[in-house]
Amino acid sequence: MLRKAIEGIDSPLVRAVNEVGDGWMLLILWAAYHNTSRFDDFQRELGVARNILAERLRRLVDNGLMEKRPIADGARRMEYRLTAKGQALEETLRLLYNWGDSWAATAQGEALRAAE
Amino acid sequence: MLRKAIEGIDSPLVRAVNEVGDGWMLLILWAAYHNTSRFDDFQRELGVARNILAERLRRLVDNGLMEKRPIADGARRMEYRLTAKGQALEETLRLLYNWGDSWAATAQGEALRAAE
DNA sequence: CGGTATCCCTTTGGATACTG
DNA sequence: CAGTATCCAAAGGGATACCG
Repeated sequence: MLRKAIEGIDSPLVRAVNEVGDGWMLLILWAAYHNTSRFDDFQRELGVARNILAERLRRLVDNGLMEKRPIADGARRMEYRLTAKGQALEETLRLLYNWGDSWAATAQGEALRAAE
Repeated sequence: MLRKAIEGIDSPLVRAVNEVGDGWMLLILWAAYHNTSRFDDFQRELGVARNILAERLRRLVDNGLMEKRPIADGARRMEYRLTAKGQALEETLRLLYNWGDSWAATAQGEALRAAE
């Protein structure tokens, strides 16, 4: 996305976008806020390819936004839960969601804007 | 970024990230909030390749976050100004910035988190 | 259920040189 | 000053098949 040049820029904004600035990650977090926690549930809800989902979940876990653990002690089934860090982003994503809702374009939205 | 599968998902979150979910665009907006408005000023401040900058500015203009116009009537020099839509995102970006500052990782930040 | 491995192909990034 | 054009390498996307 921003390969090399941007690596020299240490802005909190860049760090943030490097951790969550991807449509799939946002959708995963959004689903998690609504209590989705299992791999296959994410997969079905989002319709994302399994390798992509796996990679995004791994990044979210690696970056500390989610954690992965057995659904119960000793269980083999896994679940993904938000950490405090992941939860801390909820308000921001809600604002972004609202901005997208108010301003970012569907075809209709564009028509409305153009009509202003 | 999210090619085809995600195109079928019409979430405001996805629309938002498609319009601004890129490190360069965020940095451009951030600079604009701080009164940068000229092509070469953005270029020097960010150290971004000219073609990349041009493409990002075009997308921001196309999506209605910024507008491009002569610095004065009839002038040939151009400037980029935030529109209401672009300004509407400032609070969100400030939150994202703060989140990045508090949670997203420099090497030091990771060490801090790990020490919790 | 929860992934990993593989394949292929498109897209993108960035450098650089050029233009009015 | 404000871009455009060109080039190349690299990364990323998605489908699918496979595994314990």
